Amino acid sequence: MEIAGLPIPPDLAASYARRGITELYPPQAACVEAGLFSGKNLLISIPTASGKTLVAEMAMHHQVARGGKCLYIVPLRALASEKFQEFSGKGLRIGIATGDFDRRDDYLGRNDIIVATSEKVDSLLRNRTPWLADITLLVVDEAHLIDDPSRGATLEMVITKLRHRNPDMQIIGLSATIGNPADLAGWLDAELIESDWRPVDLREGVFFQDSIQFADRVRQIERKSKYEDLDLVLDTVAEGGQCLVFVSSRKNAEAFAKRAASGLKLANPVLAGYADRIRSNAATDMGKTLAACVAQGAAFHHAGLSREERQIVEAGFREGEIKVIASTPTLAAGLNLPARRVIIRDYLRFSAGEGMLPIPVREYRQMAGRAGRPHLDPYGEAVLIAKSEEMVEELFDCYIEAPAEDVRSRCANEAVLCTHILSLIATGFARERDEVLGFMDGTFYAHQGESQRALSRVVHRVLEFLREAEMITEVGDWLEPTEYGSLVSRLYIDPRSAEVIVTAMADQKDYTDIGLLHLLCSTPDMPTLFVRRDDMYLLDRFLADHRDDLWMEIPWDADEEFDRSLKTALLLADWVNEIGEDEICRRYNVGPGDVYGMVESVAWLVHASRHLAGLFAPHLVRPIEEMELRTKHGIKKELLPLIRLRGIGRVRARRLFDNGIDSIEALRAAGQEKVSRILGQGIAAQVFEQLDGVREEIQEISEEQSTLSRFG
DNA sequence: CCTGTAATCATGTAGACAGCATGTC
DNA sequence: CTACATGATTACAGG
Repeated sequence: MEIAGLPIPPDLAASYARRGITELYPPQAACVEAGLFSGKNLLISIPTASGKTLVAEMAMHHQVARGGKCLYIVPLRALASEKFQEFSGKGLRIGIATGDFDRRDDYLGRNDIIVATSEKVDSLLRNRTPWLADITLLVVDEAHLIDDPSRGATLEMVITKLRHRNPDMQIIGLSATIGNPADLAGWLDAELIESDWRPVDLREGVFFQDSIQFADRVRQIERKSKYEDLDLVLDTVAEGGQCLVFVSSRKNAEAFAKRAASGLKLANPVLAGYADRIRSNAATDMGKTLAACVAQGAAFHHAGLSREERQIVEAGFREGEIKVIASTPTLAAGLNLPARRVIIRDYLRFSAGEGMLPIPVREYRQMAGRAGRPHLDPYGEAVLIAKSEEMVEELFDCYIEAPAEDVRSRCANEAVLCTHILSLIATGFARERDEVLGFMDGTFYAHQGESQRALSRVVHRVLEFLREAEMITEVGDWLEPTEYGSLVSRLYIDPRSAEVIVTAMADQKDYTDIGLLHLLCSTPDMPTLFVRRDDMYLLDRFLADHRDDLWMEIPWDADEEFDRSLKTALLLADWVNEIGEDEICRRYNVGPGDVYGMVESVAWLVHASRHLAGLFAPHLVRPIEEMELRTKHGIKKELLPLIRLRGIGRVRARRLFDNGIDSIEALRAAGQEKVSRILGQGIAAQVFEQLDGVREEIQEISEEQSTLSRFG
């Protein structure tokens, strides 16, 4: 099917033509035939990288041309910015809405297409964002994630809410191949487009001893080392391709990258440049290891990497300089980073309480789908590694030829339902018990015909919890949010977290940093660190000296959960006491990316607890407010006055303080010349420019006060 | 007595969304 | 309940 004949704006068609796209792939053509441009709902269940985004993009441009507005929901922030860039520069106004990166909400509504994470959309719904009512086309990327145990319910509720509000809205679901696509399509009243067509030939096989067995052929691999995974990589590189190796743990990723580095032994100025950039920014052991690997053309990738390190690794691979990345599942679900050969080395993964479990077929497909770069590779290869003769067949049966798992609703989970039912009541979606149940009737859960009784039991239990927590009141059948309840809903924290925080604050007399941090680390919203055996010394030593500083009682049989929250709190306490990042990484055995993630999470919870304190413990608002700034910047209390200035962060503020400048007044007294010596001329000029502004501000305030006092 | 190395044992294990209001080195 | 690589500890031979 020719693009030229489609009802899309000429600008868009032209931008496709420039990229050499003039004709649709067969599954894309099927979407058009199924009613893409006549407002039909579609569920497109086709493999990764076979042009789903293009279908959605054409539909969005078509909608906007007719005065519509589109919302594109993605599961990850990284994906949001990837899509944002992809959609930009093609004639429409594109907005992006995620927690960390945000065009202001009121401006957001002026865009034609808004890209957002599901949680952000949920939050926008909770805050009654008006423009959501104008959405005429909803695109749900990775719609199969409705099955995700922790975040699936949010996606399901967001879709249900949006449909409830905009019944005429067109919906396009983009999904990986799943076992029961008709089920999902039925719920969405959508036409199902199913296909396993791919733009690049994908060969899936199993490696054993010295050859890869494919369904229809065998490929010999030269054995150069005693490591089969390494030989598979060297084979691809020798052929001019790149490799992605999926492993089960961070340690495995790092170990394999080291092995690959010494096997490849590449060296060139570009790689040396990457390595230098990584080295100069990272004092951690992990960073040094990464730099050493990258210098030789190999890298590892996991959530412990800092943003910068990640970015360098991804870019280096895209440029073709880095030949192999050993990765944990970070890369499987995240960015689009294809390689000629994908090696799924570990198909067992540890899962808490259950030991080693085989990864789901869907995840295998997700990883295998990364094989083969369109237009660049002649074909893609996905390779599993068998450890014995029998495993070869088993891997074929369990992965390559296995049907993908069914998608199931995750709505019946009491814990996740708590937050969503509260938000239904807080935003007026439901005002009575029956309305809550009626709303739930529109969910995928109900569509799947799961037991209604089970659902209604859970709903009643949840309402009971919310009522006892005084987040809602119930008069007759009438449900009403309390001020507390509606605050919790808007803050977007788990009601159970709010309860933990409020209970502890209510009978609290003295504020301590560690008390607050530990409290927040004990909430279900906070990810906590794994406690190793030799961490116990650290924890015990802390408890010996500071047990009275904790807000929460120490259980007499301190369990693992307690240890985890305490260890995490200690890390964060170090962060706000300006312990260096590398020292923190060493002390707690984490990477810079982990520190960043935990700081981000706790900063959000500190913010929420400040609002909760406003309601229940006013005397704590002030100290919590300080802690909010301190967590955000990673500074001691003494730097608070300086941090307010633009251009001054934790490092520069510390440098000023150590030179005897501890406040705005001191800064002014020191004079621009002295500050120039400390910070350099440019920054100093910028700072002093602001000081003039501050002076005016202060004058204004004092004038205002004098006017007031005249009346008082 | 010290050192290097092989055998043995204990240990630890993936990822990442949200508020708010603008700017780090 | 499941696996397995890593790092620590111990055992032991050789210098």
